[in-house]
Amino acid sequence: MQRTYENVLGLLRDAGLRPTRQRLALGKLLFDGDNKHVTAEQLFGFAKQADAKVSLATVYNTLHQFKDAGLLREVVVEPGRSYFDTNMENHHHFFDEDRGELIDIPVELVSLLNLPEPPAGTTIQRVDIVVRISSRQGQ
Amino acid sequence: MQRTYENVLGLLRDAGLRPTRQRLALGKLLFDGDNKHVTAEQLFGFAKQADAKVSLATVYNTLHQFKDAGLLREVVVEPGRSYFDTNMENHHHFFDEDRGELIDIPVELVSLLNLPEPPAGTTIQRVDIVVRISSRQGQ
DNA sequence: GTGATTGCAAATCTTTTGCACTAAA
DNA sequence: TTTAGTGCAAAAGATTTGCAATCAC
Repeated sequence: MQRTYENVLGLLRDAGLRPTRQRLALGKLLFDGDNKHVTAEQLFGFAKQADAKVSLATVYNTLHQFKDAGLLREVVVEPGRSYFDTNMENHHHFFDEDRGELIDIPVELVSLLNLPEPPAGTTIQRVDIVVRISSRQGQ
Repeated sequence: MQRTYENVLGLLRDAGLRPTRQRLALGKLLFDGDNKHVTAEQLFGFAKQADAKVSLATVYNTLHQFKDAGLLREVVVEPGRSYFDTNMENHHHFFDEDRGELIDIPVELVSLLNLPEPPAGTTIQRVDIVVRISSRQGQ
């Protein structure tokens, strides 16, 4: 089920991305076998902790290259910040509004029926379900 | 069903917002009886067309005051831009990725079953379903 | 070598804020 | 009057871009 290349090198090669030092470092942080949701700023922080020398601009560029190559998916739940999700399977999310944290919901745990037809001339690209949760009471 | 105050003045008064010239102008543009989805920049443009003298900062501030007062709801579907929705009923959205346009989906047209339990200590605030559509082929 | 990639700083875009001015009650 | 609201310009925060230096092949 889960994407587990034994090495990031092969993953980058398969994606047609030149395996540079920076891409390898970021790829190792992202594709370690556990699904992750990171912002650019967070990944930049992780890279620093791991002593990987990568500029913030390169983190942004790399995230988008990974996304375009089909290795990541972008999730927009908050104004002014993007999350990148390493889980490429069809799934949905809880979004914890207090912590700013995403939690995967496997697609099998949700039954979505009876979507209306999309407008003529358009096709459905994706269905995103975001269940907003909070420690606050009520809705 | 639809919120139709005969005048925006009463709507603002009921919301506890002082009916200033700017709020009245923006309120008339927003609450004319048709549901709308606008960005701050768009509303600023409409105000200009209507010869309403309002600054962009005031448009932003007013949108958030209307939101806090329960007159609007914020929808985040694109990185770096917020839409404000005058439809306060429970509903979902198509998002046309080519046009950057939202289309309401009445909640009755969707059956969502079997959501998983939210994590302990949290409650569900809202469930947002965004059906991303495009004139491009496939998904 | 040669073209792709990176880093930095500057630019961009959306949104927020500080503060003197104006207007509603 | 008194206090809330506004406008402007500046600041902030996330993201993108131009370009010379560097790296992968």
